[in-house]
Amino acid sequence: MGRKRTKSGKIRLAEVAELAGVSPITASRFFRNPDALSIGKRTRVESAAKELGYVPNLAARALASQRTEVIGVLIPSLTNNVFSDVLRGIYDASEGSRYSIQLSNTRYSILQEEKLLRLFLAQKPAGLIVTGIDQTPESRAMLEAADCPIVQIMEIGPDPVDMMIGFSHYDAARAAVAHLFEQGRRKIGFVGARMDPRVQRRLDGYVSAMKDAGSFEQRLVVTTATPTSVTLGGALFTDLLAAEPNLDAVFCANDDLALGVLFECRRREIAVPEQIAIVGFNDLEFMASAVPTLTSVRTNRYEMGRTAATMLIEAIDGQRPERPVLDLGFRVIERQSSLPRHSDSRPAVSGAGATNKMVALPSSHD
Amino acid sequence: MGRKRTKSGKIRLAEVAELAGVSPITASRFFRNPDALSIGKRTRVESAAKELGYVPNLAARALASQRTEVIGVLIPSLTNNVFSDVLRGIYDASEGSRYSIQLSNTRYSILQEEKLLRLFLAQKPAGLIVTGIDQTPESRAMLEAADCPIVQIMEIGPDPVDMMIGFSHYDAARAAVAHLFEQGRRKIGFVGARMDPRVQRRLDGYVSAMKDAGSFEQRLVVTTATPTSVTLGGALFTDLLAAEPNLDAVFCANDDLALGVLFECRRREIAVPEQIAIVGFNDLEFMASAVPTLTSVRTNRYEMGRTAATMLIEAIDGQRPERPVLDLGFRVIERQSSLPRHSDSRPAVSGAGATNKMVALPSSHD
DNA sequence: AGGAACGTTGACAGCGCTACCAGCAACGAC
DNA sequence: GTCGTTGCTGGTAGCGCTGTCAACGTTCCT
Repeated sequence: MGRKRTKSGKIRLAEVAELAGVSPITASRFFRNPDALSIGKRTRVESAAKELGYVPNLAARALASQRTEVIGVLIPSLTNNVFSDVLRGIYDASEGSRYSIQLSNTRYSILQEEKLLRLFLAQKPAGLIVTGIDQTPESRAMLEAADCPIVQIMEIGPDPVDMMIGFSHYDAARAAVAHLFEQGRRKIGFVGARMDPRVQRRLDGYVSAMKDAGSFEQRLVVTTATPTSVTLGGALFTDLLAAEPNLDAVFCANDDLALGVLFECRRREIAVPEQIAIVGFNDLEFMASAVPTLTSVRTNRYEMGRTAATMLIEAIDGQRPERPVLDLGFRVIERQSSLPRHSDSRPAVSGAGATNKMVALPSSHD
Repeated sequence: MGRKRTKSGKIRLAEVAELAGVSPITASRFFRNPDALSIGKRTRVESAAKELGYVPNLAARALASQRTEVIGVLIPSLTNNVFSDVLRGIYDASEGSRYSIQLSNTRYSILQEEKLLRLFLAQKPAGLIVTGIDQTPESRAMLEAADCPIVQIMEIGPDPVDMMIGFSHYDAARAAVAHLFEQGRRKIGFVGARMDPRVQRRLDGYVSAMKDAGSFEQRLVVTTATPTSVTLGGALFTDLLAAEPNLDAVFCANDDLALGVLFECRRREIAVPEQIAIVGFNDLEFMASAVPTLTSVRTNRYEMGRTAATMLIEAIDGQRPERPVLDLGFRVIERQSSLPRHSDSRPAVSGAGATNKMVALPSSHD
């Protein structure tokens, strides 16, 4: 008898089939489309597989079927908190599905992205998640020629390759600035680091809102190509203050910078929000805990990752979403750091659960 | 003539071989061991591959060679900043090598880890990186039976499966507490969230140091199973203060908690470090920027990931490291938050670059 | 009753690559 | 001159699985 084993001692489909008393192809079908089997064979194969501890050989499956069960994910950075939230959503959604995630880091380079894309596509992924809408023309062409579903994440724009999920960074920045105007601020500075396309669009939104109000001045903008950090927030704010001593608010391109600005204010004994208001971007967890609590623009990062992966998997399985472009919007979470300067002298230092007034907005209008 | 193409239009090795005027097997060798070819054929194959834009089919390669070029990585969390640094190191080291990273999240469950391990091993990874030393007996057995190099990361302990790189959380915690004692603190509390094995060992280190000094009291320890956050730091500190109003220092199991404690102190108008000293763990970037700057235990997370992946790849390629167990140590970075209480009334509020006195220690002594 | 339609099963032939071994030329040692 | 040795190359035979198609038994329709 002695059923043959592969050299490495692994259980193959043939062994399972033999134990179940069916042909290998029937056993194969059990794993791909159990409903096609009669109940009897289905249970026989199932128990045989369990008994032998069978695990399919993915390489053989990929080779024979000419497709993989891999979802490629291209993100610009592993450091940035923002992407770790998105990734968590993607991994959570992929769990339980039969797809596995293959992650690659473009390091904010669209040329690197192009190279990775070429590599990915050669392996015929089941689907692809790419960051943003600023691909090289070559990348764009490859994406359009790819015969798998694709989701662009992090922002929305015209002309999606396939599916798209994100929000308008431009509108979000405009809303943040509008909020500061509502609170009576006029000299509103912008600090930004690592000017990737999304940060650039936030800056564009800021500039447009400031110009609308006739308040734009070039010296109110301080940016750098350096990667973001809390410390950098303090440094950029220092520069900003030097350029414009009468500053009454700062809109930070992200929350790390905002925290850095807050600490720098404390160092300089600048009262927040009495003298200067601070608004961040992303609404990381610590913003609600800081003293004073920090206003920020909440973005649905986890949700974005999770939904992107879910949509992608459904599309792979043939269920294309009714709406291929999804605007997840944003919310300006108003906290103490942007209270009006004429409010009662010092902001109430209540517990961490300080009431958050929220302003919810969808970011697109199509 | 017309060389056949695979259905999907992809270039196969056979096409490259034909164009180069060699047999497929020679072309194959070019990609695996170029030195075995004569110069002439080598350059011919090389240019043919480039001309056709050949990309190898990894599934076919894996099936034929019975091994993959995948490094499996098992980590407990994607949320935790600590792991994103480690991951970054791993990805950086893998870049440029021919290995790709397959990441899975155990969610702090060793049962989940066991399940994922089974899945990974069935695909014959080239190598494996696993977190910590607390595997289930089944996991342990699988790891020992695996015929690929394995690196355990994040901590060191006796009896490595194969290679190991990390540091002693126990010793690091003891050093942090010792530092506080040196600064004249006695009522030192401990706050910890998500008591994973490594946080538990930090607690053990704290307890032992406190007992050595005859200062241990159960009510000085406040922990919870909830995932960590800045807000939670404030809440746990509140509980700790209720249990021990005469507290003069807090050792936080991580920096998020420490930041939360700092904010809570500010809310309660408790002077740091005059009334209460704060020490965190990990030395995240913001610690040096906070006001006052926050003392923390620096751990070499990026380095750990990078070295783990480098060691693993070398081991896969047959170059086992001379020292399979590497202690990366830690450093207590002394900052304002743990200055002696009797120092000049308020800590100097200098710039972000405040001088950091460092105390470096290896964590093991074998 | 005969035939179409359906559901279920199996045989065959690869998917693209590499392990293994054999073959061949060039070279030096005896 | 013969023999081994080395360096390079090619042929053969799969790796474990699935796509395709044919075959079978059963049910339903006319």
